Amino acid sequence: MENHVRVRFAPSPTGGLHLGGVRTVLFNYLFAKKHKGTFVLRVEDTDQTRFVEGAEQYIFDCLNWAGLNPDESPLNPGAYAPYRQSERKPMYRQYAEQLIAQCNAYYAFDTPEELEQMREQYKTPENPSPQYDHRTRGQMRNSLNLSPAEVQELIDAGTPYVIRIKMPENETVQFTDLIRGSISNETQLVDDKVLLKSDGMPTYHLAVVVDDYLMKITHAFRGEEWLPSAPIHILLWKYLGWENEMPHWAHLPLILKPDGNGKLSKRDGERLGFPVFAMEWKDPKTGDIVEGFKEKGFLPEAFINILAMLGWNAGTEQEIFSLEELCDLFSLERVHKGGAKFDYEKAKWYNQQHIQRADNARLAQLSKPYFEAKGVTVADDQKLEQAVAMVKERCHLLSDFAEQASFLFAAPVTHDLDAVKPKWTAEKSAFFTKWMDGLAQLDEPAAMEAAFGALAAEEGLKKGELMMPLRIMLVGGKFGPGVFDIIHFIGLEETKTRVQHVLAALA
RNA sequence: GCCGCGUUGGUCAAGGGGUUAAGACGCCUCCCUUUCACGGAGGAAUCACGGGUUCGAUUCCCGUACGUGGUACCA
Repeated sequence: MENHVRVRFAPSPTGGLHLGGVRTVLFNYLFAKKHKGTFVLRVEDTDQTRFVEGAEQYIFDCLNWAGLNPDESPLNPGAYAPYRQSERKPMYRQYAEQLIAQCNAYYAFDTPEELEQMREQYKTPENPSPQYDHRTRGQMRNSLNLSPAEVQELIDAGTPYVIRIKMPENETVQFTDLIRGSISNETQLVDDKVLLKSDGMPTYHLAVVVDDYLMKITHAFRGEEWLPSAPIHILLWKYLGWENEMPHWAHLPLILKPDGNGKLSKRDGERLGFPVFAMEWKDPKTGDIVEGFKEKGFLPEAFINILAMLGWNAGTEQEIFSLEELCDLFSLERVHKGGAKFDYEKAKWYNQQHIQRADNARLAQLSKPYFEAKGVTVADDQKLEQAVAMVKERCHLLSDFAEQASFLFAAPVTHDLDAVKPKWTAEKSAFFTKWMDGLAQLDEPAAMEAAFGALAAEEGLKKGELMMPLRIMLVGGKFGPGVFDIIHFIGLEETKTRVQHVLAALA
């Protein structure tokens, strides 16, 4: 039956690309790869009032970063070009007209004011939002109530109009959702949605059906928020005579706020301190910049892993997956029905796991900007790679490398002297001076540590009481790899400089 | 309000008529480590509620509650 799987992601280029959006891309991508199919990116830019400069390129950038590049897109057109709905504008009207000819749609000349008036007029406590439907369309200015001559006259006069679907009064629209099973809706409860806007552009409802048909889409994945309008689309497929070619539908669960309730939004990220967009988004109008997962220090493979586990699981105990593994294992049967609350702590854990698996040279390159942002210059890539290896297990984000390893390249600016002062003595001070004087060559960490311990014993001091002071002198705080590994890394000269500096401060 | 969809620990979740109801994140305790982290060993914590069906329901059915989405010339 399914000759060749074709799926599509159809974003509206209006701003930052949300977690949920990328998750939809991911599931499309995985499904396509699993079935050796084609993943199409179609830009749904039919709302000209919401055009945002740069938003389309931004989507490509995000997908590229995530490694989810489409097989066909506006940048890489296949056999079904164009891939931007704004460029497909001339294609939609004929279908809307066909629907009118079949009495499945009609012209409506109502102005926004008249629509508003209708809603006010029919508004009751029981029905707070009256619809343009079988109950009200008889009172409106449309081709159902006007004579053909009047309609023609209005059109000839250039009166703005839309084309609306005429929802039947007593039908049950039933379809099978790949994730949820049988779904049914009563048509009397669905309103006469606009199909073609007065500017000649289709609405989503018409465009999605026409384009999915023309682009031979076999499986249509979208967020759960589309479920209520599914009957419109099903009916359109039927009315247009394409029922046998209708794609299989799958409505994906929503990604919800970690606290409270509702869909995860950009605001929640700002409020709770975590990113929501894949990559940094700069609003060209307001100039506002919203940090993305990439800038926050996430590895793309971790981001993918996080998204995959939000609503899907392999049914095994495996938690960490590569994109390749996901392509192989993904199946719609294992996609959840219920929405999932986003857990940033777990997201960071995934990233930490992927950092441990990542190549050190790559981590060095990716974390370099964070050192630079802290004003720490790292000239030697080899050294940085070594540093990365030393601290990687304590890093959850790429930015953590700068926190955890800057002292390997620049002496600490502040020192946690409170950890040393209370127990500081002149004897300890003397010990460190003597120790430095004896430091002649850079030995292996273990050898240096043994020498350190031996000297301490000679001086009648406990090694354990001297380790923390030494660490504070070199690192500035109570963290980091083994002290002698650090000395081995920064060298004798730098070690002495740092020790002397703190010795002076303690004197 | 109406309609759709959903509901297993705090979170992600496995399981789907009989189980001690997996595992992971987070939290707590201990071990390792004279730091932090990693790692290891433990621990607290769950089937929304009410009716059925059944010898037996977390699992099937029906209600209720709650959540969520929709109810635009936005997608």
